[in-house]
Amino acid sequence: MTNDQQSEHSDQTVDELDAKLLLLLTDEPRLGVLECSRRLGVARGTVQARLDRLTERGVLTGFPPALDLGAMGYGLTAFAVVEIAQGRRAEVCEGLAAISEVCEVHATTGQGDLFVRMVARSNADLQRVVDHIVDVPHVRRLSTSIALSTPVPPRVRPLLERVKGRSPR
Amino acid sequence: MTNDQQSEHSDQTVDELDAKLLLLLTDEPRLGVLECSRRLGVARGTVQARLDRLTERGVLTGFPPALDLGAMGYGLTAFAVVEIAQGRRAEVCEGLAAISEVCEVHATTGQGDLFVRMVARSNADLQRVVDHIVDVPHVRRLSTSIALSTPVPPRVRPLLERVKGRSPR
DNA sequence: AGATCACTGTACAAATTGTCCAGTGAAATC
DNA sequence: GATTTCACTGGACAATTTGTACAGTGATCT
Repeated sequence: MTNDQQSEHSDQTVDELDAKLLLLLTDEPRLGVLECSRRLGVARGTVQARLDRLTERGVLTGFPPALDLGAMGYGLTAFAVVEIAQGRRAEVCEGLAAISEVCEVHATTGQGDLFVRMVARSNADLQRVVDHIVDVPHVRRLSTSIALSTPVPPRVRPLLERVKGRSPR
Repeated sequence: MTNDQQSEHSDQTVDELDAKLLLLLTDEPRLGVLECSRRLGVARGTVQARLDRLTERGVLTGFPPALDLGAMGYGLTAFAVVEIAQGRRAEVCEGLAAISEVCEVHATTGQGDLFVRMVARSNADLQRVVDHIVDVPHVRRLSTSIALSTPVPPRVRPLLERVKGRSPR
């Protein structure tokens, strides 16, 4: 037995072995290529090739350090829906990007609005951050809500697991 | 010169060297300890100790692989504000967590609501996912908006950079 | 039938890791 | 002021891993 990549020749960019590899690295990201090959029961070169290809395809973009902002003192996470003046998205985004506490901005459907994720050290600090955002030119209205808890932290696992064993749904 | 950690003895959990190290790893996550020490101009043991301590403190939680869901076929990202029946948060969250496409859930202030981030392969697929969410027991109302673009992708850099060089604001 | 592709298994030099240790300032403690 | 503690330096060593290359083998595509 040599080649056993019986992927469903679908246009999927990630086959079963890829998924297994990514799951493995999700659980233990510091594993080396050699160790991965052992755990997966494939040759080292295969793991290496897979990783290279995943990277080429743009699926795997890297292994950035995961930081717990809470442990860094930023215990508060908040979301904001920002209404802006028409046609000013680029400028507003630039303004938002200049605020350190702004960790993520999306342009969304709805009212040509922006959706912002931000962090702060305390309620008072959040106030300050919010004021900052409001101060960005062309920001019309800001609706903020604080994250009280995070029942489902950012995850990709289920998507990968579905590929691994062709699970349901 | 031996010890030069002139951090501002603030209650900060991350000093300048930590920040530099984390920034370095943010840019080139696959760097080894040795290479980091060279780039930072410190001894290898120092880098090792810093990483260990950052991990102990819970600041550095790991190096998970970063996947581009778009490249995996999930080209759509959407956000949803979910209104639920009072006192049913746990159950609803469980239901949401069971849906693979649900990548993140936060409980937020506002109306005891949930905030959901999800992905889908297409508009039709999104429809399916939304239907799924609506089908979760005790979900009362769902307000969905699609992410059209992401002007500021998830980032932590600015927060680290502020520590590195005591920048403004 | 022939070409291509992915994977296996092996090999070897170079680099990195995991550890340990002695020495040195700086800062905190007595 | 003396002492202890702490973080960092710099060096050393064995064990492991990486980068790379290459021949062999099925399966799939043309």
